[in-house]
Amino acid sequence: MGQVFFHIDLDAFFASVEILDHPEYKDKPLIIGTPGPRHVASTCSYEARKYGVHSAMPMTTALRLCPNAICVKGRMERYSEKSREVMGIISSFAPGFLQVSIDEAFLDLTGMERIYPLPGKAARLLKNRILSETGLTVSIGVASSRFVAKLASDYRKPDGLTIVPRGKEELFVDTIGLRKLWGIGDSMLSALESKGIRSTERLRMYSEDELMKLFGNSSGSYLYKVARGIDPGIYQGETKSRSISTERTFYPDLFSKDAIDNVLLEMSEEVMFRAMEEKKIPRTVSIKLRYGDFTTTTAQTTPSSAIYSSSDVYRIASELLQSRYKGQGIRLIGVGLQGIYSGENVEQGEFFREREQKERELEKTILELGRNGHKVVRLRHLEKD
DNA sequence: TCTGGGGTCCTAGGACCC
DNA sequence: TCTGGGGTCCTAGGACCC
Repeated sequence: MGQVFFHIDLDAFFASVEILDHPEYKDKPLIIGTPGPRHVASTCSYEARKYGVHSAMPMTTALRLCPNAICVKGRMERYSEKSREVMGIISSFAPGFLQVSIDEAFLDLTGMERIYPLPGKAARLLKNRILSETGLTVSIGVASSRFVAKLASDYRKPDGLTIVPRGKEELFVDTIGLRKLWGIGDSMLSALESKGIRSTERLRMYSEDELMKLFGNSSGSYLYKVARGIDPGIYQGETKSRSISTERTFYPDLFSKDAIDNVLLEMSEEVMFRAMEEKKIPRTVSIKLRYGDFTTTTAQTTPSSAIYSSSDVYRIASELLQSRYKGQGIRLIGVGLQGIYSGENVEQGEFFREREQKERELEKTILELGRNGHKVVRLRHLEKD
């Protein structure tokens, strides 16, 4: 029979939850976001979209387009709660549940013909169940791969259902066009355009080798596949690396050394607290600086000794900042942790001291070993050559 | 239009190793 | 003696997604 995937996408999720909780917002242009410079719209209702407002649009622009919009600050906890309700329903509907963000998930209905002989009917059933139990509408895409199902759920929104029949994947990709393919943003679009490629049909005239030469191995092979409606395998593998980060934009720019220092400390504590909650230890600390002119720079370091506390993070972040900052106005500061690994049984302060002590001893041992090890390595080298 | 915040993945160059 | 190739780790920057 072949594979069958659903992609389920909540419609204007944050805005829909607000309308659910505040019926007076219904049929009004609603924007989730704070008015003012250096803020952007996080989501908006379909009413607001009629004015040209969309996610990530600067709030000043959004309010110029739609001055009567109601603006509300996002309530992430509430959205997470609602998301859990919906995901619970989806995950119990069929196997192969894969949540990819707060408002999106996949289901794998492969081999479920006995229970759901018609995927379209099953999708309608799921939509109805979600609506009656949570009051929210979703759009569903049904296709032979996750990639095409994802494109399909976006084809008709809100409250949509799009089924791409097996064998029509390429045709479907042509009808939605290059612009809306997942993984092709503005930058890739203009790179393609500079080679005279403005459509998926045109893109298909290139061999995989040619595309790899033009755009690099990874992008080339990606383009080759998506142009044919072949799943490039975005959602297959488990993610290997993880990171925890936070950033803050200031208005006006920050100049005061003290203010910058305070923010850095606060953010160091925040990210390390989050890591500790998950019983995780980072190997790398990074900072990000965006200056008044929007130029952005990052710096990171992976110290040889382990990072166990927020004061470790703060100290390293400060050093990184010193190495970069020359007194310019600062628009944004970010602090991140990378190379996170599981620190089994990580509890609190006492533990850290113990670990640090052990770490020092280990380091000493390695240094001592290193003296002998040096000879060993050289000998081996000589043997080989 | 004056550009958030939280992520993942890729590239390219250098260090270092075998 | 001045020359290879593969692998991995690290850093900085950038594309992309929701």
